[in-house]
Amino acid sequence: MDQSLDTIGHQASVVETKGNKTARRVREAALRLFARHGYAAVSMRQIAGEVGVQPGALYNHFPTKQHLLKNLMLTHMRALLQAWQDWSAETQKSQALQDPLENFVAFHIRYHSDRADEIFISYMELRNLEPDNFREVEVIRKRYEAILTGILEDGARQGRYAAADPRVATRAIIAMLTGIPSWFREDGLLTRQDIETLYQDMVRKSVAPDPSSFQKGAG
Amino acid sequence: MDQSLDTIGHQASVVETKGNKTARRVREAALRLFARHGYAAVSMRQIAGEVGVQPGALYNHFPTKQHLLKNLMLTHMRALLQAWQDWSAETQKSQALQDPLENFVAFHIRYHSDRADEIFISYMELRNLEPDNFREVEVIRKRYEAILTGILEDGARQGRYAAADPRVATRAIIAMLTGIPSWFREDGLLTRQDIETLYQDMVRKSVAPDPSSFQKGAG
DNA sequence: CTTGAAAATGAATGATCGTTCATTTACTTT
DNA sequence: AAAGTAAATGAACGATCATTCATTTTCAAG
Repeated sequence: MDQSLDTIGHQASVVETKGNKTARRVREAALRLFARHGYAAVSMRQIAGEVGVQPGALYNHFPTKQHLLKNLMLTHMRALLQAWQDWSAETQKSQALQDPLENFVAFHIRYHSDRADEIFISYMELRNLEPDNFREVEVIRKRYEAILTGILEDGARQGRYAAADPRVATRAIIAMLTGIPSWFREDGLLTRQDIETLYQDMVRKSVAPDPSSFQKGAG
Repeated sequence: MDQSLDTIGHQASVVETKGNKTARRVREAALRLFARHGYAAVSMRQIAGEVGVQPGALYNHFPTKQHLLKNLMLTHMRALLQAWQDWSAETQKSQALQDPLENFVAFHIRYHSDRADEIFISYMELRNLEPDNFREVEVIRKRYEAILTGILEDGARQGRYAAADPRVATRAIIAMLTGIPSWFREDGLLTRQDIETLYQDMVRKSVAPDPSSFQKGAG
């Protein structure tokens, strides 16, 4: 079932064959162009032009333009989930020490800091996915959001956080974080570390127990 | 200079002429279609079909598709700024009593609550604006953001808030709020009032003075 | 009712779209 | 080196795109 994500290349090899190299370059060009101009505004001819091949050559690697978009989005979302698994496993030892929410924010920001195009596409081009593909991506996206919701719910039980509605808070936080790459510039005044600290503070405080409502209890 | 925003109709009348009516219906159809499928994915034929006229008829009201997009975005952004002026004037009497930040959040959410398509387009279709049009819209967008930044800066001076970086906080907050219409459903579990309260809480707390960092001072 | 302008039609323009395919080229395997 | 397969070419397909325009229809003002 997973092969719908794959390219058409049938060769399983460790080295990068000519075809695999082109497929990779097509993905890179499409990613950049889709992020910059939007899926519908980019033609297969533009992508081919960036790669330096004729338009027909693209179809040796991706059956349709829609497959190409789906490939980019699914690859990103799956890699994102996997990266969280790895990050979680790595930080598990010290997790008792670090705040889980700040940990999540740090992961999200760092992972996306050099993947601006990927995150941009994955949230902006959802409406250009055909229904079946949309559902497929949406499943993974919700799985990622569920991680954050779980952190908020766990924290609520422990009294660390007090998000009145963890699922709304999840959306609010992810929207905050997702917007970062749209304005962050590497050569700006703020470093990545600055951003990370600023957002950790804002996120943590946004779901902090409200000092003015102690009478409500921790729910 | 402003007339670039106008339709082509030359008739200045109080009643809605036939032409004005069509122009309005074109704007409504384009707004809905652009929001749903994206500017580049929507054809003038689709818009004409929604309105119930032939494609050529659209050009009696808007010189190009690009003008139509620019018209929708500029109209929304200008109306947004004007609505804030009005809201500010109205709430000025009680403004000393209400928290300015919560006031802004309430305004933003309420104004956009039945304008999901407008806000969606104004933030998603920026990249489909030709450079000159982009700059024109961007000016107004920054003016709106400056309102929130000003509120945060004033609040910081008074010790009410402590946004470490008001401009970053502005982007974070607007990103949070802008994301609401993408998931809010009128028939869901949460009412508009629920959303308003939830977001007021999160926003206010996100820039609240940090109890654990009193030694830093208010900056 | 007449008149003139605004609006809509219906057909056409050239351009560009995603995709196909027979053929040629490049590369891997024997 | 020969054979076989993967990849790329170059040209073409029909469809659709935004836009134009001569003509007809609709409408408001005199």
